[in-house]
Amino acid sequence: MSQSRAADAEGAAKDAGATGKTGAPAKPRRRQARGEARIAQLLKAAADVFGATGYTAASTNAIAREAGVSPGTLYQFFPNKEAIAVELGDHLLTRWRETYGAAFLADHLELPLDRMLDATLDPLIEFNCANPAFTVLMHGSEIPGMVTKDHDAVHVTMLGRVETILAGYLPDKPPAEVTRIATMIFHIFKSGLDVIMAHEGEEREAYIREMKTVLHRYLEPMIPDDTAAGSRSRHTP
Amino acid sequence: MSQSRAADAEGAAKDAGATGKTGAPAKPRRRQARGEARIAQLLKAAADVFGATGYTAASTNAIAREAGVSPGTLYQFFPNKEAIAVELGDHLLTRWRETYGAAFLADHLELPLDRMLDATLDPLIEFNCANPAFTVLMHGSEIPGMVTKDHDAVHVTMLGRVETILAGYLPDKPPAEVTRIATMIFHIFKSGLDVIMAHEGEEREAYIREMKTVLHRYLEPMIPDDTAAGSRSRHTP
Amino acid sequence: MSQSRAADAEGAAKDAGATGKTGAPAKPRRRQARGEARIAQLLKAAADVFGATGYTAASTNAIAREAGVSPGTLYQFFPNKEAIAVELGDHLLTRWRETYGAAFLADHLELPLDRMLDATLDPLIEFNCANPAFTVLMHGSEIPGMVTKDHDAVHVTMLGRVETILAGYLPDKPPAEVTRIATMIFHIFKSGLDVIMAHEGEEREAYIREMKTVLHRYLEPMIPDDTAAGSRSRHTP
Amino acid sequence: MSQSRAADAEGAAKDAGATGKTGAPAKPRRRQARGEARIAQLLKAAADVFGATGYTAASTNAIAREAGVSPGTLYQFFPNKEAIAVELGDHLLTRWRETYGAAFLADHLELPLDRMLDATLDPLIEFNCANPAFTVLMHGSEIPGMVTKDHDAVHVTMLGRVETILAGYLPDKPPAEVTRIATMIFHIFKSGLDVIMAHEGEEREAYIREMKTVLHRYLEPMIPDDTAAGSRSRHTP
DNA sequence: GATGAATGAGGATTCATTCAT
DNA sequence: TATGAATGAATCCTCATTCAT
Repeated sequence: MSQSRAADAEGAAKDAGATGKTGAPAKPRRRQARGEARIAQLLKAAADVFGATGYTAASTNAIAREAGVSPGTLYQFFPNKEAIAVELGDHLLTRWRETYGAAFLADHLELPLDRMLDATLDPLIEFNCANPAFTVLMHGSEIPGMVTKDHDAVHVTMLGRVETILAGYLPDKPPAEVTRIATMIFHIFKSGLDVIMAHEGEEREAYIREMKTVLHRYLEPMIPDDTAAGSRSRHTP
Repeated sequence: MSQSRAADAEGAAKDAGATGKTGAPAKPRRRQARGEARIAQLLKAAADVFGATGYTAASTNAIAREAGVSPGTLYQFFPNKEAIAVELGDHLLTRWRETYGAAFLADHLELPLDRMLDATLDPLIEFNCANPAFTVLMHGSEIPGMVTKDHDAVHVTMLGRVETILAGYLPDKPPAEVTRIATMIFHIFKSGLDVIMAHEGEEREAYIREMKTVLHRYLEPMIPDDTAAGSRSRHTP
Repeated sequence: MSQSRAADAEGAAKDAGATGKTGAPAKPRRRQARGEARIAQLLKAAADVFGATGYTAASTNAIAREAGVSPGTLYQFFPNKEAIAVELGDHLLTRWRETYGAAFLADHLELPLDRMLDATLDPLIEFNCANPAFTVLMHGSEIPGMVTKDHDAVHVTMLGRVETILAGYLPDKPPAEVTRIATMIFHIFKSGLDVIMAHEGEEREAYIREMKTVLHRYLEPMIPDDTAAGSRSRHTP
Repeated sequence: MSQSRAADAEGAAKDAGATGKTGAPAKPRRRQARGEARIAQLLKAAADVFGATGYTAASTNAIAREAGVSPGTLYQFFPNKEAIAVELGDHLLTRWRETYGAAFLADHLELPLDRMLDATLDPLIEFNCANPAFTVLMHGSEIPGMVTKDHDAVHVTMLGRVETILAGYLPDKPPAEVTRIATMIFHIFKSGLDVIMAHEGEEREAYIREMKTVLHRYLEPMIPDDTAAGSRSRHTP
């Protein structure tokens, strides 16, 4: 944040210029084919480096090196380090939607809670294990009291997703409370994910079950009886 | 702890020895007094800087500056940056025990679950709000998949505490499972704490209640009926 | 050598490959040109600083300053201080071989001892006077009892050279003894060089003669009579 | 040299003041008994540290720590780091004279060359092995072209000693030449000593013999026949 | 677009030396 | 005297970012 100065403005200006004709909003800069490839290459490298070392410890030079390009090239596509994280977040989010998300929202609302948790969490866990950078980006900058940062599209989006799903299950809760519950769930999920990813094999599975139990027991008493009657079966013997 | 201030410890021991025989009070360790004050001052500064920026982004120079001393002075008392974190962890842990911990463990085992959660969490939350550095130190080095680091006396200690308390409530669970549950609880607490500290006033209170609800609902079904009969009353209406 | 400029080497290889097919001359590696020049510049600066102050007292910042570049630039080409010494050693060794070394070994074996000493030592002394850093690098890290260090390619190479030549003159000595004699000679040479370089003009010449006398008298009695019959003429009247 | 500033002047002034009454030259400051003990303690520590790490790498704090005193105490007796080396040099030189030197000069002049070398070198080598700091101090500051430094009382004294002995063996050489030969011998001895101290057991003995051979062969042809008739016997078979 | 050289402030740490007690 | 706290410049090295080609 403090470290990106004028370049940001420039980058923004460039975008504005490129998209100015259509009047469409800024995000997807028009880039030539070669540019797209480079960007993919760089985002892949960034994912590896962020995933391996975290955001702060990742150096832009390391990302460029991992991508096999020069630092200058990296900065031709990203105005600064944070922009890489932002774009990587977008990219992973898109990949996530493409991979599992098509029927994500719609279907789950009809499931009983325990099935919904399985249906929601399993692919998400899988995705995070396959893309540790996603986990990294879901966590804000980790400084307590400063939970959200600029590159938290991932954070914001995922939280919104949780909230949306949740709203379907808790139709009679006031929105503020739904938000609060969603926030809790999302944080429980994130930290649970850390534990899960820190283990392997059967231990990992056990922690996955444990996290589902936590969430199930937390949510179940809030859900009106008619909404998914069978949900109580598994986790509350 | 073991690596920091070995010289000081020696010096202290010598002083103690010298004054022990005569029973004379503080005088001859007056030398130490300034040092002791500096250490307190440095730890205070470190707490501020760690709390404000996190461990990694905190620079030793910034800590020294915050303490109003030169970098060299800092290194007269701490061999390196991590030692500062370790010592600060020890210090906060001690302060924590002194402030709330005297009757911490013993009393709580007899409480019903909801009272125990109040008795346990409220002071801990209060302490963390007053000492954000404690929160920072409770979190490991934040890189997912590398949950524990060296300066995690705080992490280790707190986790152990949770486990101990938990064992009292879950006498019939196998140890491995107790560990797993304790791990989950501790992580839920940490991430809940982040949310709590990111809010203020009534919102903060609401999140505190929410976190307690999560934990209560998670734990309650595991506790044998005879242990804390009334515990079900509050959070599961 | 192995640790420095790996990236550069890669880059060079890529360039070479790119231009190799077409047979086109230098153009596409123009990028490298600046870098190559900087490296030469930095090595020159390092030679000056090492030569003036010795390895330990030489600071990387001083070398960068002497080269007229920023510290960062230096570290773009060398991973650390020692690598500078290693590379400088390689460089000087190469220069030495290119300048005097072509016929170095082959020819000398046929010379009588005194001529061989002249032929061997004179250019070496000259080279050292012109490149004091070479002298610095020939000396290990100077702490007695720890004669060899890592950047001692120069040390090792020169000692090997002495040993090889010597073996030709002492065909009937066991290898271990040849090694020992070579070690003695090399150390005598190094310390003689210090004396020589500490003097100038006629005094310097006198010390050069003196060192040759020492070595001649030391070696001559060991050489079989048939090997260099006339060798006794000069220094042992 | 460059690092000691005003303190030197102060120290000098203090000395002058202390000895001003008697008008005697400066060196031996009047020190109380306790002071003498401290100085001995500090010099012992300095010898250990210099011997272990060399002059440059030795830190005054390390010396103080090794002596079990505070840095401030060290600076109460020595104005700066170099003064420690100077005083340690004096001290070792004195110890050397006391141990082996009583009859050092006088007796040796009558010996044949090879016996003289044994008589001279053996104790010196022994002393150096027992006091590596002596070796360290005998070497100047190691930067070629700057052979002598300030703390080289040891260097100067030992060189003078060599020269004196040598003069007895080479009565018909002009003084300048004797000086030159002495310089060569001393440097050969110093570098030979490094090799010797870098080895152990039989290898060390072999190097000792080798060094004596070098010196013997160097000197023997210069000595008038009547001076030490039997000297040729051993090393020139 | 791509390159890689260049920057320079900043990071952790050390050390000779001084000063208040 | 002795202490040990205090200093601050200097050390090696890193990194986000810029610039000339």
